[in-house]
Amino acid sequence: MDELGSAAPAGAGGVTPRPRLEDVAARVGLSTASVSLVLRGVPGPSERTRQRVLKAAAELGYRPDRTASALASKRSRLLGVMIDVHSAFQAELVEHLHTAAEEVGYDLVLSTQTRTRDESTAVETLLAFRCEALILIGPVAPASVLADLDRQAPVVSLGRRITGAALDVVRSADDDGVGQIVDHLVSLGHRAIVYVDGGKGVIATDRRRGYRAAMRRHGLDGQIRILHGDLTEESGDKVGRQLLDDGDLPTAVVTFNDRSAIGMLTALRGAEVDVPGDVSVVGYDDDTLSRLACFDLTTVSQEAEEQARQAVLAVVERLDQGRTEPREIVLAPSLVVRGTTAPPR
Amino acid sequence: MDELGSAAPAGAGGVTPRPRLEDVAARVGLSTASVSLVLRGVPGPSERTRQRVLKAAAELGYRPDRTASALASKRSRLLGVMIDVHSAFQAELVEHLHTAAEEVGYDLVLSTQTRTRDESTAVETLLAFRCEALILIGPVAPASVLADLDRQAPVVSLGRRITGAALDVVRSADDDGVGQIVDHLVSLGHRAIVYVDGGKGVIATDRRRGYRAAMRRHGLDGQIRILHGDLTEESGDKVGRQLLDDGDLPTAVVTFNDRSAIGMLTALRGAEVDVPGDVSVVGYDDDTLSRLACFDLTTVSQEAEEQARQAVLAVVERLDQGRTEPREIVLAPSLVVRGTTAPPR
DNA sequence: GGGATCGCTTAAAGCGCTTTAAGTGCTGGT
DNA sequence: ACCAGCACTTAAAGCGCTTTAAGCGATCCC
Repeated sequence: MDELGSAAPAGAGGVTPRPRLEDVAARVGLSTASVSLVLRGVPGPSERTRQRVLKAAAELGYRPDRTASALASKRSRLLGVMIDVHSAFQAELVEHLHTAAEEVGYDLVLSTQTRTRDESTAVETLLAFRCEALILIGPVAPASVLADLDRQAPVVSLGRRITGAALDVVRSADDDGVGQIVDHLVSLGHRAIVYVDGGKGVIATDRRRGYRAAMRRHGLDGQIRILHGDLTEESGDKVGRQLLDDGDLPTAVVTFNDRSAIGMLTALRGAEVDVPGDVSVVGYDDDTLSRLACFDLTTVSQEAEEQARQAVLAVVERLDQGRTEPREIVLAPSLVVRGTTAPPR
Repeated sequence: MDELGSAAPAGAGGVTPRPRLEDVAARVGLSTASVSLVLRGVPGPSERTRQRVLKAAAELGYRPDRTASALASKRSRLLGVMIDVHSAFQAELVEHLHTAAEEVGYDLVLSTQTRTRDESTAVETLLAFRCEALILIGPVAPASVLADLDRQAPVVSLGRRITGAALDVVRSADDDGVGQIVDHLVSLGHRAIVYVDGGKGVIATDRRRGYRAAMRRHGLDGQIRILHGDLTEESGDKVGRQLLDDGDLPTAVVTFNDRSAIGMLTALRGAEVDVPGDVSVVGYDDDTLSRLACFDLTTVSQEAEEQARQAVLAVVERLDQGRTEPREIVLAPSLVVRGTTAPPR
């Protein structure tokens, strides 16, 4: 941190007034206009001026006031990101969004949705900050609401497919991801491959469809078997016990996500079933969890970094390059083979 | 979302200009000053005026521009929060900070520190937003740097003890937490209680000290045994294997955190050791992980909600009530008994 | 009736910055 | 000499809001 040269009273009580543009202007005997130009890197000022201004600004420890410059320029260079703070995957996305945004000169404002703070509240907050665009991670609002929002600021839906509304979407091909899993299992020799479903969301629908399509592609129509489940460990565990009780174990189980897969793993191993010896288990998301040595789960990665990069790119195209027609960017997920898959006995 | 009555061209290209204070003032034939007063709930305007303004504002879908009001009032009502986006515990804290801040009329700006974005960059960003105070979660900067920072805006260190610098600290009594664990184990009949360390951070030091003190308190000085470890599952696993190899199993293992405990659990169970039958295992943090059915780990909760509440309270005391002398608030953690502890055989 | 008082409303001056049109002082061409 | 053109620099007008001092009737009291 800089040592400030000012004589203002420091400490908890006294407020050290921040240097303003005017202060650095006074120090070099120029107008605030010139200083502003220099500091923003706008061409015009002479080299000599430039140097002096930069020096003075550094000496004073000047840092521009974003609120003032946003007000004046009518550009906040702020991207609003709505995130569910509980999801490890979303946290990872945010990190990549940060770096991607920084590269193109934008900053992020995060708004979290929690139990007490729903999606629309989160979005309101973002708009009040004058965000120029919104990146919504897995929004649940209906397409029409999102389309309305898009009227106020460009919206990109990250991770969720949106049908029938003209807005940007960046997502991963969930059906393809599950397809890759099935391909992998089939190539290992599996035929009895069960799928544990993830509810009725858009994403769950895509993954389920991917499973069905892949099974058919391999001529395993007769083996298609979908069990009801949701996003939690409990559900995986429950479905696992059910399979055990029925005494009707498949040779491989594919679950909606890693959490469900871990529940399944617990249930099977708890019943002395060898994974992957007796049964192979595959998850989805490449969660931090799945990487743990005690699980070492075969899964599918959603390429968080690339998704983030594309989302920021989409925003920049609309904000800075004037694109108006919506785009949908679908990335290919990639299989991560770990220790829970093996040829059937 | 509201339907706006404006005829501005909507859609991706056209910008719908937001209604301003002036617009709602014009609609009711009043000055912007009156409207501002009403909207901020300042006493003065008559009831009739109040009603009319509120109605007009609602009809126009007016929402104040935070940047403008921050600039004018010189109060942003923004609290800067620095967070490591990867930590589940920190994410939980943020959620509680959000609700606590909202109750006292503040909003949060989050700045994440990541591999590519260090603590000081994160803090710079927060200051540029004109945050009135900073809540730093587990800051690593030296006390002197934090003290300097405190000169620009009140700083609260959340979770980390700070010695020798005059700033607010809100944290949990880590030594006491580990003490409670040892008490619990001793009351179950354990004597051979091993502690797996968590490195050389401030927090690790406190927990280690808590272990030592508690063992001594129970007259188990001779049983004190501290194994080297860190914050990861891998380390727990490694130390676990080591214990197994040495053939020198204690009846109970206490680890620095839940992650390490889970590694330990994996190692022990992988070697057919019954937990809690043969060995009891206890973690620390009450992570989401520890609650999973497959672990069901006995651990210690850090009372995230209360910590958040106290941090916001501390900030408000300084910002709105003029407190200047620093305070340290130490909360008592609480033991969460689950399924990995039992009397020794 | 006149001044003090009260209740409500508002004009106007910023907040710290950006931006545009209008300077300023040069050089160089004629 | 004179003007055009150039390279910089700056005065001044906001951005959308807050805030203070002043304004303005109406009421009250002596």
